[in-house]
Amino acid sequence: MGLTKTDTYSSQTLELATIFKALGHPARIAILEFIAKQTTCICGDIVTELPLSQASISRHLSELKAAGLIKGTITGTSVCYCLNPENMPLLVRFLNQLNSPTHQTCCS
Amino acid sequence: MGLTKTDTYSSQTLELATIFKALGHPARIAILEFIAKQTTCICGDIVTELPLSQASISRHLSELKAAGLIKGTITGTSVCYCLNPENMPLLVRFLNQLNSPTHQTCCS
DNA sequence: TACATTAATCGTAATATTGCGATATATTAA
DNA sequence: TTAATATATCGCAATATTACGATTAATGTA
Repeated sequence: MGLTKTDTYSSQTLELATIFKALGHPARIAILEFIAKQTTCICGDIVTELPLSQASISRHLSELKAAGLIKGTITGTSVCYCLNPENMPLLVRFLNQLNSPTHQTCCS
Repeated sequence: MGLTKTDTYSSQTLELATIFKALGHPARIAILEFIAKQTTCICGDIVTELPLSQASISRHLSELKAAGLIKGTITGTSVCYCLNPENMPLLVRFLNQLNSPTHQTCCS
């Protein structure tokens, strides 16, 4: 089918999956790394940085924004994108839970 | 196209994207949460826990394994899956980088 | 050996994602 | 107003993902 049964998981599970999914593409990782290097950021700068068209990058940016990973405001002719650290603690908490020493790793 | 230009990104970027992609599905998040609750785990247990067929869960498990998020060994008739914490620090480090206070969030 | 049990794999159908050219939209400058 | 610049969106084609029933493979048990 290719359609995820989205109504049978907890909202927390769905939120985590949505954010991780947004992180699950090298272009979007590269975009985030690029923004993190800057103080501010404009879409056009990234176009020259990545091997993608302006249309594709705009698409990736909007996905990152929908996932709450970046924020953006329109300033004149260009758009300024910044990191949105709001959801990071949620992700880190989940990962730390997977890394907890209370879980025995019985397999080798 | 739908095909990612995989040869133009750094190996670090590709690795991060691969692991995050594996985390980008609610069924796989739920599987990881379930395994984290247990000391050990067998595929059959998860089948009764999730709204998916045995075939689908087996597929998700193999994806998690391919991404290095779980380990598994065959023990008799069943397979024992455990968390593999090996790659967690890489992910946490990346997320912390996005959460760094040195980056000014100029947008509201 | 034959049977039951359990997980992996195959084949297929449906949906999602990705990428790009073309176009639309919006703002600034002349 | 017109032209230039910059980003978003549309429409399409190609590939990827997801899910499941059916089958296969492997082990343990009667």
